[in-house]
Amino acid sequence: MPELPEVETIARGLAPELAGRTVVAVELRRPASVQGDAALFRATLPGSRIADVGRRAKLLLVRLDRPAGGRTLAFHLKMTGRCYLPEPDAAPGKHAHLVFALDNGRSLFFEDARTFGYCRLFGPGELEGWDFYRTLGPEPLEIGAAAFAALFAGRRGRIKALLMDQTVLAGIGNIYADETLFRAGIRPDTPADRVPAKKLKSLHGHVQAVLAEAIAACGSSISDYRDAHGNAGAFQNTFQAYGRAGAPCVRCATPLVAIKVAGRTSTYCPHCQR
DNA sequence: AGATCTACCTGGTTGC
DNA sequence: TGCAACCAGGTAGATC
Repeated sequence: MPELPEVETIARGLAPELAGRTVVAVELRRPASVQGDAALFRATLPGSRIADVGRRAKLLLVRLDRPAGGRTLAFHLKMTGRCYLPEPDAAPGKHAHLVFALDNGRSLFFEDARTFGYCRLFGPGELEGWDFYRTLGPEPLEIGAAAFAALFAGRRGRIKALLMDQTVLAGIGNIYADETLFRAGIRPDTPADRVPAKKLKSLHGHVQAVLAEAIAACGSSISDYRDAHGNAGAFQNTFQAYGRAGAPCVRCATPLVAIKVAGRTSTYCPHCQR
């Protein structure tokens, strides 16, 4: 499930390979994976030169500087999306919905088994006006402790729901919500305004630490996630909470418990997280 | 407005 | 063995 660290890993892997390259052809093997005007997509992309590759929240952003400056190709990978450079001459598989041919003979594949993900082309200035993009919360790696705590002030929603709310804080999903709440010792169903200031400060530190560690480990691969070259990440090997229901807490050996918060399975230690 | 719930989608797993 | 039921989860949209 590509969350912030996975998308960041993909962007960092793609950037040196794609920057300066020109798209020579685009194949829409599943047109529904393109949001917006598919005809414009087909007409505009061939001949477009890629300026750089970046990330905002869980969006992978491929910025184009030609034909017209400021166009951006945005990918949302949702659950099972992959965006990578296959080995030369690799045939696109069943779930390769979009294929971008490049001027060096290589290709960029967009694959997505469960088809939740999408790719969308924005004209100059349009990305910033897109409702989803415009309402994104701050980047967790760029926010200070005081501003982080202020995000939750006076909010009665459960802390985990807010942590995963992209308009509150951008980039965190189920995996990193469970991991950071475990490290901070906060039960996922605690109303946000009842989390003590000290624990919010701790949560801020753990959010930044966990995300940085996960990026250093090239992300977490549960089943589908792959990086820019099709390789798995390694952070799943260090999970302390996510997916460990029934297993002993790494701190106190109490069996971890799974509950539903905001419709998501949430695993926590009933002894360490209060 | 804020909080909460459900639909969307399909491959993999579980259970009868 | 075969197949139905269930689960994964980010977001849009509806409801309270």
